[in-house]
Amino acid sequence: MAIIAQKPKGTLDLLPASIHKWHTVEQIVKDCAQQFGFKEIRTPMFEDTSLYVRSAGDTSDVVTKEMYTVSSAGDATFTLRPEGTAGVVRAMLENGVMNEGFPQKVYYVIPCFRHDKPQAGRYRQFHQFGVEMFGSASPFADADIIMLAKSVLDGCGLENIELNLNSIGCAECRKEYHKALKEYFTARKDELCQTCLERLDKNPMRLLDCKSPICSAIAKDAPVILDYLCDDCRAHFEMLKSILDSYGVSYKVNPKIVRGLDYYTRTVFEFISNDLGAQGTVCGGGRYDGLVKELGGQPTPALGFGMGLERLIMTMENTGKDFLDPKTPDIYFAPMGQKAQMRSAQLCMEIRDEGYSAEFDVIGRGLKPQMRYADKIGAKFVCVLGDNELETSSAKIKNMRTGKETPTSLEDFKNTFSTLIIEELFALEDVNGDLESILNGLIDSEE
RNA sequence: GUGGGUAUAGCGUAGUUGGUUAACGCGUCAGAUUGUGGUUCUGAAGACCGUCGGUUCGAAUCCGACUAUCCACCCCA
Repeated sequence: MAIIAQKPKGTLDLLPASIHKWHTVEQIVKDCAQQFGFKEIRTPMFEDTSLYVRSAGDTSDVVTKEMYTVSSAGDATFTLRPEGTAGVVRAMLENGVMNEGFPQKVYYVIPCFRHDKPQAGRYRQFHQFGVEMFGSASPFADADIIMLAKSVLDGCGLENIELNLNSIGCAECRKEYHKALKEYFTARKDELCQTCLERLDKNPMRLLDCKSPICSAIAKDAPVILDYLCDDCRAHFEMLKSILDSYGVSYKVNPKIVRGLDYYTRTVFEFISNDLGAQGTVCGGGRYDGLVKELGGQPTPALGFGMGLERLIMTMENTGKDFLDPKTPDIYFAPMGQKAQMRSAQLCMEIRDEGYSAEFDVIGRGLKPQMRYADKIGAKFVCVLGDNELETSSAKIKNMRTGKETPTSLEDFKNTFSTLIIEELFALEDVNGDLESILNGLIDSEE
């Protein structure tokens, strides 16, 4: 059998057997965002190409070589969104949400597209959890954003993660800094690599990021942005640090964090995992006070972050973290014969109407295979219906964990089952509780 | 865009210096005195050994190209 096509390079099929991992992180992410007062926003998966060129910056890697751009029949060219911020800002402006008072706080869980070469933790279609906050210039907003990211990472049980923090100043202090950088690097022009030479004029801060041994050796002694911050930016950064200190959050001031998107100002940060490969950045974000104006709105302070869900899940897998258990059916109906199948299907529908999850045989298998199937899918109860039951208008409801069978009449089926399932759900909690206390006891005695 | 590794049933693997029916585990399906799962036992289905071409009497095994995938650079989530 030859399949007609393969999935596009750098994409992932998320199969039923592991989809609960995604549900787990999506749940955590939404709970945390809502806990911090953020509301979901959904915007198109593609936007006018100029939006991304304008926001990310025409020298950024994203714009210069990673965009999926398609031309439509008309005259506009569209681009599959490479990141979430630009589209959100556009939507907030276009719908006048910025006029409805500040702060505005939104979050999203979205697929993004970037034409990179795939490798560990890097895909051409990947998923981002992101948040944006508009209208606050206060460092408390910066801290809140960082704390939200941290609470997601904590919620996922991740420990070996470091918060890297930096300030890249505002347009004013960056002007000074760029000048200093240009002077510094121009003095060593002959030693720089080709790409760095090109960057030198347009965006000298990118040179700090270069991994080539020679460039990075030169960059090591380059001027540091933190020494060039204007008074306001310096005060902002100091305040942010003391807020984080007061929360008891540890962080590392890392002058090398500069971010690849041009719109960032002042605060930039990354959460870097040590349990991933080379793509260790699980979350990256910062402040972008100039972007709203750049996209045609009133000057508005803003900030946010993006978090890579693939990387998040991968880190959890690598460190053996728990995911939510997949849901199992409350009851499985095992009919024997055609009459019984009709009645089983009816019962099954009635049980579903009560709000329980229920299945019945749709293959026409014998009883034994059905029991095996019921066990495999983790059904909590099984009801076998055959000629005997139909004649006497009765049924037995079997608890698959204890093996106990409870007789009932078909008329009373719903009531009997409701009682049984509620008892069972309590019992399951007790069992889990017991297991936990047993495990704790074991751990204690070992210590 | 630049490097390096890998490619054998749904999944994970074995396959000896090229030699004839390509092996094993998991999974799937079916049975073990005929209306009851989890353990065990038995059996079955399932692979043109990534694709194309070359060397050879003979290729899963050697060579080449292509494709996919993984890892690293780069960049970022």
